[in-house]
Amino acid sequence: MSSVDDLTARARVRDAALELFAEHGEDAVTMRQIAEQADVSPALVVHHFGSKGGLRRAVVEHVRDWMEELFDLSGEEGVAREMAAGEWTSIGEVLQHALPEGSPVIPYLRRLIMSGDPLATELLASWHRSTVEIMRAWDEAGVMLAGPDPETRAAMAMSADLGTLLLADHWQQVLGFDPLRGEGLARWTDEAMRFYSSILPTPDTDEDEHIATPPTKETL
Amino acid sequence: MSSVDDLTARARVRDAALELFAEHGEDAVTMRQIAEQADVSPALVVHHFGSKGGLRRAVVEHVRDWMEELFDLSGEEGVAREMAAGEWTSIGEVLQHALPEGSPVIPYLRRLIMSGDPLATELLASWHRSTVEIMRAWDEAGVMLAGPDPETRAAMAMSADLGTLLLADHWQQVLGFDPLRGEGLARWTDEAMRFYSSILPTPDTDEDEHIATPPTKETL
DNA sequence: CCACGGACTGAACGCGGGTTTAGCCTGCTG
DNA sequence: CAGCAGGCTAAACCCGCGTTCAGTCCGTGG
Repeated sequence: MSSVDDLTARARVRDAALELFAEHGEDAVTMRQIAEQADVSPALVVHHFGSKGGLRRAVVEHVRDWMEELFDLSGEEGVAREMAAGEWTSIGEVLQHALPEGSPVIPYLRRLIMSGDPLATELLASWHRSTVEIMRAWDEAGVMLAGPDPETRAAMAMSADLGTLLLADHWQQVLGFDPLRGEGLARWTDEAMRFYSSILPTPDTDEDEHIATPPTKETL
Repeated sequence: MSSVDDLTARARVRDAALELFAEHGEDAVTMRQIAEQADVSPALVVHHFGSKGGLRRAVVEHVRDWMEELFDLSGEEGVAREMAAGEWTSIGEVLQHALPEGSPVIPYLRRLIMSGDPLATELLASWHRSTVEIMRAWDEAGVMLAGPDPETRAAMAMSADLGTLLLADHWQQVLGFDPLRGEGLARWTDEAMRFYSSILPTPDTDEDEHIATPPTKETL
């Protein structure tokens, strides 16, 4: 999350762990590597976090807190409000804009989601609730159809959206462009407009005409 | 892949590794556990495969061979042909039908896809080629629109499809049903029909009416 | 019959891992 | 000032891992 020092050693260790976990996976990273990257002794790591498991827990909780703040529905501001207002349309896009270039958070989330950690399920459940809520709001606003089974529709939209996030590195290599950034993102979004136009209230089968104004695509 | 013994010890070890890798991840599984599950000594494992890395390689190659056979486009039969003919519509569905109940292959593929192994990219690339090909065939048959950017459309369909596969366990817990099996699969497919109806030649915005006859949904 | 090679094993080796221990230094408190 | 607390370290510990070693057993070929 932060760059160099001028941080408490504890935070430095946590950030180093986040970064290394994101890149190599939790199992592959040693306490000694984390300590070295944080420029402290291995013993200090366990002094602060008790054990490697404790450090892992501290990292997930840190990320979870960050995301809760980001997606807080209750607040006046926050991404969820902005999404409900139609400024963002996908989780990937939101994260991309909320994070600095090269942040380890997205790779970390990829691993977390696939790790089987119950916290990941919790996170998904929370996102799903928000998505359903936003979808209903959009439906009432006449901007998108929630359909007869909004829970499943929300999950399906999230699957497509997170699927892109999870497979982005592969597509980068297979297609030759990154669906999450710049040109590639634009191309991907264009296709999504066409692909998912059936859930818009006024479906448009003309493949070449784009709807310019309203928020569309998946959902959360 | 196979059940108990009456198999060569080498194959038994390979299958044990596949199973344990699928469930716990390659890093978390020890040579001793694999040996125990295969009912051989740890030394025999390295005797046959050289090292743990060699065993890992043997397992991916085994799975890759199996998939190549399954998705072979050149043959007269094979899943790809059946899909082109419209019998199957998603990778998940195909795997589900090709594998016995409780097979470790799907969890293994999940891990493989997220592992960063170049072989996974290769696999994705190959699936993507098949998907584009099938989409073009469907387009000509008037059964589905390939759109102006078939490569991206194919990748997007696969993202949605594989996203479901990757997140199935989470949805099982969040939604209370498994989108890959039985009732849940039916409900998921129903929603997909509506959701993706825009890529059908005769789009249908009536949310309650279902298209009964033709093959639809994502693609591969 | 012997020789040989390959499947297979029990025991040990060496190392890298997480963790423990004993203690240092600094700053605060009574 | 003494004493204590907590951030912090170097060194060691020890367990479990992948791997090696030395050998046994058995089927086949000469």
